[in-house]
Amino acid sequence: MRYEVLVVDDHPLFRAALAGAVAGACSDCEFLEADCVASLFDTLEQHPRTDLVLLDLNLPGAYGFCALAHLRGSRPELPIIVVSATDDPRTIRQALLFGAQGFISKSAGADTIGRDVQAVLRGETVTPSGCEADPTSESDAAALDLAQRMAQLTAQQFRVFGMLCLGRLNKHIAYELQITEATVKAHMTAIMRKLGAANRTQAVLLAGHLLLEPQQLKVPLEESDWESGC
Amino acid sequence: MRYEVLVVDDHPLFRAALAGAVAGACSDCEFLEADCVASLFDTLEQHPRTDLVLLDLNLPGAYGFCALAHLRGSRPELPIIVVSATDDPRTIRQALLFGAQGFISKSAGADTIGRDVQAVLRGETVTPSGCEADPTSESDAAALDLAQRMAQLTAQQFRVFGMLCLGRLNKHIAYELQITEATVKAHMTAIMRKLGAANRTQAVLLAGHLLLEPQQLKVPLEESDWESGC
DNA sequence: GCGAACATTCGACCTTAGTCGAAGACAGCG
DNA sequence: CGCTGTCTTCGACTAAGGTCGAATGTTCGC
Repeated sequence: MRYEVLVVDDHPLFRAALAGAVAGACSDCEFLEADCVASLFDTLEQHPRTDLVLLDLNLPGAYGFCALAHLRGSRPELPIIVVSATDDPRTIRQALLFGAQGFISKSAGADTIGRDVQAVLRGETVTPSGCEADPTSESDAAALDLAQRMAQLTAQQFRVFGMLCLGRLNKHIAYELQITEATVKAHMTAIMRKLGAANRTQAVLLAGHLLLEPQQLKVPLEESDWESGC
Repeated sequence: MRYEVLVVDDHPLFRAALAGAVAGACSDCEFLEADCVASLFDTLEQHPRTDLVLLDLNLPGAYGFCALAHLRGSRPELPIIVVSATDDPRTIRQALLFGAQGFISKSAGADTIGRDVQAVLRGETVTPSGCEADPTSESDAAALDLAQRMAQLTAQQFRVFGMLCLGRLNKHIAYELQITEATVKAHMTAIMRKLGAANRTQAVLLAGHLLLEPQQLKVPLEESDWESGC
């Protein structure tokens, strides 16, 4: 059985090292590479039969967790292993909560990586001990809810969203995507509806809160608390 | 010598515990309390001779580091000790980089807290080992630059900024501050100038990046890289 | 007291953002 | 084939955002 593995990281050297570690444990692997969120989805479109994605969380072009959530939404059956330099329990738990089948720390050795990749390719889910998600906890539930909202975005909407998270104007986004500003605005409206934000600023805040302490996840989505003060 | 110590935390119980720990080591302390960023600055205005601030980083009303930076800017001579539940080296280093004279983990014991507070009241700066800031490193320099920009904001501008970081409309901000929308817009222009942002979305992104991995601190402030892609 | 610098306030004016309705493209399904 | 639903696209219209210039008040030092 021949596997197609997509390695996503912005450092070419680390991509090679990662592929090498996987090749050592699984001789029958073909490797694809991507260095940003855009090329990740491009490559997946050209190679629809990819068996596994190794996804770095700190990618240029979009917040890592947003990419993970959207990838999970557009390809529910495709296994994802998150690779990250930050490997605290909260990050790991959140990655698994967002639908990753495994988590590899960037400081892990080749043997660990190979073993985990093999396990995920067999259909298992690798959960580091002490990092089980707890959907009954309030913060985990909020994160999960946000992930599901993010997963609802269509491909084009996600591209727009990525540029929104860079602080771009609608005009710039339209220019880069080769469409009219009116179209960008339409996408923006759809994005804000799906994420539950009242304007683009709140949408950006929601994305930012994916990476922060769970307690800061509370964002006033309804126009209820004008008087909230502090 | 009688000291006035302002304890800022949103949990009343923890405020009391903190004050108790300090009182154990320093018998001649008077305590003031604040539960949010707004009351922090209100209290300071009413008690200009405060000798020390114990500041929690996870405050409602504004991102913790923003409050720290602004407090440092408006009261350069006032010692600040940051109190935080997250006590990884990066957070500690950043707090000291932003001008805090000390850092206390929320899991620290009363004796440690008392000792550090006494030291800071004597005029010393308490730096946990392994957390020295390195202004020559690129990420530290970027954080420091951002802190200095934040410190330039006036009191009113900082209030506006705080509500901006909650995703509020100019109209809402005007209502809460009892001023015209035109005035809010003027403040907003000044804020964006000082922070180096082209619009409110980028301003929010800058604030968010204060709390993230340093590598994500790079935000395209100039309108140079339209073609950047990924 | 006087002038300089600055914070705060605001109105007029233009730009950007966001909504609504609608049209074409494309898939799956009976 | 024809129907339905969704994605993508767009123009016209309204709302919000942002700039400029200016007036007022305050705090300095001279």
